[in-house]
Amino acid sequence: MVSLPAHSAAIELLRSHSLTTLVQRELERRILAGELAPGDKLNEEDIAGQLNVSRGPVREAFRALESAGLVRMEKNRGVFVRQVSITEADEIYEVRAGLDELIGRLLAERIRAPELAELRELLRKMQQAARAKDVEAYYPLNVRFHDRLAELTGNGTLLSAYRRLVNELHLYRKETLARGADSFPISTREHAEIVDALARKDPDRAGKLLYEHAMESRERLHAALR
Amino acid sequence: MVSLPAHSAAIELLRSHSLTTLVQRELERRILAGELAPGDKLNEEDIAGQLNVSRGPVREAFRALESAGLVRMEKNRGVFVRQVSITEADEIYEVRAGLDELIGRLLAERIRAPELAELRELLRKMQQAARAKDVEAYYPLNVRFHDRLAELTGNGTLLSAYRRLVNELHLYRKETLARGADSFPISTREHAEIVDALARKDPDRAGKLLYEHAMESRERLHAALR
DNA sequence: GCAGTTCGGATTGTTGACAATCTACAAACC
DNA sequence: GGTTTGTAGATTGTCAACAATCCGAACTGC
Repeated sequence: MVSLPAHSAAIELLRSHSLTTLVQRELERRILAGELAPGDKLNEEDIAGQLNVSRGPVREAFRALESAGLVRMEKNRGVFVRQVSITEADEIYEVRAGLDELIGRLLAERIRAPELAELRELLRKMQQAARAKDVEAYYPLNVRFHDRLAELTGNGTLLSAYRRLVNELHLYRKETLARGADSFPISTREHAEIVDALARKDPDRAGKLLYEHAMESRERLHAALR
Repeated sequence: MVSLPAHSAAIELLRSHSLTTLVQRELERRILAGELAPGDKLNEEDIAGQLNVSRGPVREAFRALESAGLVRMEKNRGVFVRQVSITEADEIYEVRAGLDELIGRLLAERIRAPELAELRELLRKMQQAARAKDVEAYYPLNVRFHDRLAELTGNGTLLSAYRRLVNELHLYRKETLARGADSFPISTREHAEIVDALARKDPDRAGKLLYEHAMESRERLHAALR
């Protein structure tokens, strides 16, 4: 017999989430965690078997993931983890830079002391990881720093647009890493300047810094590929 | 017997598009054309019957449309055309303004004479409709003008991000129109200034004008609601 | 009257089966 | 030898039936 708390938790889970949603989340997690690499084929029956559901919910999850830009569907051929070409990555970086600039401008007007303190704490951890040359620790902190900036604008539309682009760039990085081009650039100085501009409530400066920060990320990744 | 050209066209259609895709397009069309109003419930069986397909493809199309932000799904309750609140519309306008600014900056650097001529031609038609106070003719021209700007950047990622926001704002407008708040603002002067800035290859000016243009659209719509 | 309950129809969630299509490999042909 | 044709297996596309859930109307008791 299953214990009651676990039981009611499971019931609550199924009350609000359909199987499709759960499949979608799991696939999203696998893709972003790198368990599924760009270009990998997703077999409907395999996945259905692994997750103990039928093919219906899996197919629905595929459609949602396609609209989210994480997979590509070819009729009668199958579903593949999306591959982001260098050309597409260029496009995405360009848009991301624009959104980051907007994030900086909005945030400089809206940010309050507690949030600033939180960013400074993140910054401190990043500098610590940078000094230790610990790229494995630095990368997620960097992602979190920028995601938090987007979140703190309080604009949910902006946040989801931003996250979608970041996810796509994540796919690109996964692919280039797999092809040997490593080197994740560490730029704590730029981050510190960004936080300073936010603290001074200087929208134009914060926006400009974030725009350039994104464009420099692009250049660094390009350079690493040559 | 069916004639050959029609036949091969039909084959080509079925080769690349699944029923799900066709259902998705049709629903998208109905929503954006206003045949389905925000808040309307979409009944799986009804739609399946109308389009002569089973519920499977309809459900898949729903998932895709949900990720695209056009419908909202509630488990065991149904699917509804998305309603965009004034708060959300505010958020969307803010992001759209940022993207429009980016579009202006990129386009000022990249645009060539033929495209400029095309924009001026569009501008001419808009002025014509404005003089005739023909809002029904003006609105689609205005949409087309801005869409074309996004398209001419050559950045597909930017274009689809932009279009998604415009679609969502379209839902908002549909809803406010239905509630009586009409008045679509006509601003040919601003459009002319934008094209001029593009012609002078002045990225900052074009970006600034487009940003302000979007933010003013927001203000006008707000004013119309009071 | 009216709040709460119960029941039946309608709708959604999920499944398994069938049809259509693709891929790979082998045989036949030039 | 290389190209084409043809088959077999695997995979995807579609469908119809079953199970679970929700909604509203009738009913009950106060």
